[in-house]
Amino acid sequence: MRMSRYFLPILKENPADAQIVSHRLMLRAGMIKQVASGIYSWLPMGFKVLRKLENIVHEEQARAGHIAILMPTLQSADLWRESGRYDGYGEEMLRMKDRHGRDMLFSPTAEEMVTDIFRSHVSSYKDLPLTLYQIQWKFRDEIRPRFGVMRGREFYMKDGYNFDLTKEDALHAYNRHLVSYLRTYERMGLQAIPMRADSGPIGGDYTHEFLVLADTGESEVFYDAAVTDIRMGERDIDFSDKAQCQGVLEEFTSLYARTDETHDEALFAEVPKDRQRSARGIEVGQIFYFGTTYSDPLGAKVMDETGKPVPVHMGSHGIGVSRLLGAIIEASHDDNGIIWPEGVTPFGVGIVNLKQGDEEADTACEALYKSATALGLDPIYDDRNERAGGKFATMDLIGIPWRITVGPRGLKNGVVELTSRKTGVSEEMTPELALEALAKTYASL
RNA sequence: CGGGCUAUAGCGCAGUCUGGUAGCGCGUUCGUCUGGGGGACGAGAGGUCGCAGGUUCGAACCCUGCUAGCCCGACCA
Repeated sequence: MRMSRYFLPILKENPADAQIVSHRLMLRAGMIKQVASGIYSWLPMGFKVLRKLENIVHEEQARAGHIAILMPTLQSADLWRESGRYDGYGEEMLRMKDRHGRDMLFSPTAEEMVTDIFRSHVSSYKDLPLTLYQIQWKFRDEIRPRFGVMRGREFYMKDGYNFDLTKEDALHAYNRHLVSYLRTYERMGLQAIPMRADSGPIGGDYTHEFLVLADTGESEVFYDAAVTDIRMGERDIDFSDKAQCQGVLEEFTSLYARTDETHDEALFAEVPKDRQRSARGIEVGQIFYFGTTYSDPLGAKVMDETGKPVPVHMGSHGIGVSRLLGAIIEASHDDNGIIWPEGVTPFGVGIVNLKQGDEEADTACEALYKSATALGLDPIYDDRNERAGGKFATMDLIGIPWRITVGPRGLKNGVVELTSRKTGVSEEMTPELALEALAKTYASL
């Protein structure tokens, strides 16, 4: 992408309404525009990152054997009356009537709808296990939205639902989700710690929240410092292997890690003193097992081996995809702007032409841009007639992890400069070597 | 919903107390110079002062009502 042809409305000054760094940087980097309280338009670069996150979620869900569907945002109230939640959900649910006066709502979650799909089409234990998920816009009419996309009213969320014959199978689905979520967050360059959580209005016996540690987090968390050393890394996972998935769960959840909702001072005291930590965290996902809470009232049953209808065991599992943008920026930025992890960056490399109009520099940049594009590096080329300082500031603000700087001075010696956004370290090398190094870096993700 | 605050050019703000031709910085357009960390100079464009009503010869400014947004709290992916 040539910056001169892109739509990137960056701001030099801080918007007055943005209180926290991720919100401020998303506005300054021209990623979002507020439409109403807690509701945002996604401008090209914000939308691009959102799509990247979404793709990672889809890939990891597919790997775990989960199947994507798409359900409507506007739903009839009927199903919600059947489950008993229409009256129970309260003011957070945005309600409306259609032209015939029928009660409608903007879906805040989709247990009812997915259970209805299930009961309409599945009737045998032979069709289990089944996990259906979607990535779709949700709406919760929060009393007080804040922090930009971190706490919007409209938000983009992956919500998945497992259907299993037995509690044991459903708990395997729970573990499978935990493993796939850990992989998902790591690919996004995030450390999200599974913490025992409160099951809240959805109910259920088993639930973990995934928290990214950040000073601006909404939840207070308590944990054993040793949990932050655990990584999924490169290990091979067989998602159908119950023992392996259970093993990962135990590995990641046996150390103390809880949010304030479930914090237990007595248990926390057993953690070695020098490893006791309290901090703040941003919740970026949650998994639940809730058994037959919805299958019972909605009549979602299958025939078991004996021909007897039994309600299915279910769980639901969410990742706040739009919120993740905020979480990633909270976890990865400096005074100059965003620092995108390579797995989610909107562009792989920024090319800065220091002297637009200089024949040699222009030619070198064009060639670099062409090669980088051919290598799949998805470059953004700052070809505007700006001064060097402005171009550097822009690249830093929008957080591209690598920058290739091209100027007449270096070109005299046949070199360009490759700079890491994260470390600020620069190295001079030929354009070919710079591209080779970047291709290698991105191939290893 | 309770408490606090704001609304003036695309963004950030002054002007309101004390009514009298709507300003500044950034951005933006054109030109010249400049060219390795948001450069300089010159010339422009751009505003129903959130909305409605009232007071007044005259309202961004005073009065009343409304709307929207922000912060703290209860609530939440």
